[in-house]
Amino acid sequence: MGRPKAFEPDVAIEAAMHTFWKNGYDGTSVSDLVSATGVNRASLYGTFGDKDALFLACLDRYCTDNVGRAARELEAPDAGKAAIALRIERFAEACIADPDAKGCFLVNTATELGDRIPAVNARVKFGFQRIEDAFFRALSRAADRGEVRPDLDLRATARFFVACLQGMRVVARFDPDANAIRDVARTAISMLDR
Amino acid sequence: MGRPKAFEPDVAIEAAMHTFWKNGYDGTSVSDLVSATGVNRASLYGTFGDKDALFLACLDRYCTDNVGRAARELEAPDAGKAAIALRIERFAEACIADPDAKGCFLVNTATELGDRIPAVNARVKFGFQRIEDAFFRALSRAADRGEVRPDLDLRATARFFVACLQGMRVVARFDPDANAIRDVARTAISMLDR
DNA sequence: GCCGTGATTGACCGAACGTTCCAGAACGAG
DNA sequence: CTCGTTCTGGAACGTTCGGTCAATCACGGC
Repeated sequence: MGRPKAFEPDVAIEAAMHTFWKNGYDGTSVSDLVSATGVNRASLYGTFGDKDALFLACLDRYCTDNVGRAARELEAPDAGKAAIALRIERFAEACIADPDAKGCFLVNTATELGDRIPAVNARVKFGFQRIEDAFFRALSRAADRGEVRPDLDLRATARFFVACLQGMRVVARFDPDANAIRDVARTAISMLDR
Repeated sequence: MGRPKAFEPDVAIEAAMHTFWKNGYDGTSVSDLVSATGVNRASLYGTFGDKDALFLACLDRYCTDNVGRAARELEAPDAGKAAIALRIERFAEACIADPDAKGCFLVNTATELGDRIPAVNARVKFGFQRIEDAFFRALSRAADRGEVRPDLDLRATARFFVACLQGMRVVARFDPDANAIRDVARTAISMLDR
């Protein structure tokens, strides 16, 4: 009972996420969030708690959506070398296609906040670990099938790929040159050849 | 004539730079800068202009010092494959050794501000371009000497190395695990083998 | 139709922000 | 010593920040 909400919390989180994603934590004021979501200040506080809590909810949404989709791709039962290459290429194209050049929400958050807010740091770590593990599994499958050099250090390579994606997102954030990003992607993928 | 400054502007910039570097642009208040530099508010404004101008001065300092040192290493007349590997290893160790886990000032700035402040974006671009070109020159020398595969795309590889360094700095910013960073460095260097 | 419950609204709070101002202090020139 | 100039210290400026409040409104249960 009681008056029903005039907005969909899921939709509001989505809008808030894109605002935080583009402008960062400190760069986004509560007033910005009110404009972006169309939800009144007090309603925002009543539904999500304070600014920190809303930010965490946005991080969670990003992890389940964007990070989750990437991880699931790499965790498909038949995902091997080709899936890894495809994932990196898709990532590059996503970087290029974003008109706002937002980069990666997790990367932006990690570099802006460091470990200033422990709960934030934990989620960032978790998100990247998820991707690293997904790469590791796909690499293991590729190794089992003999698609890569037998002496390849799988864990190191998984970490390497995660770092490459992060680097690509950084580049995408300040330099809109599509060739630069594709160069990085292509070179990273070539790591698996021969 | 007139009363002499009670502080050394260079020293103040150095202190301000480390504060911006660790806490970001929005995360650093003018009061923080007053504490960090030991210079009074009005003197800070009188000497450097406003907060933006001081931030730009800090970026310039970072480019001439940190970025410049790295670029000069790669631009030494005899710098080839070994110099590239050494540079990446040194970079990794620098990431690991920083107790504040500040990451890279340029990376932090790029991801925090995007192109919110055009003059900032220009400096970030310039700094990364400087490193990319230095890598390119060293790669060219390595190619001339036959130290790398003849079919290597030198420009793409230079961009790739820059992205790897950026990725390492991101990792270093949220995860203090030295092995993860060394894994990335080692794998990136292996790109030049065979 | 009335009541309890919970959402909405816009005004409002103290604190912190970047910036400015002014009185006083420390120098060189005359 | 006195004057002009520049730097220093701290109070103060208006604005914006994150967060709260009481009044109002919309619904289900009785």
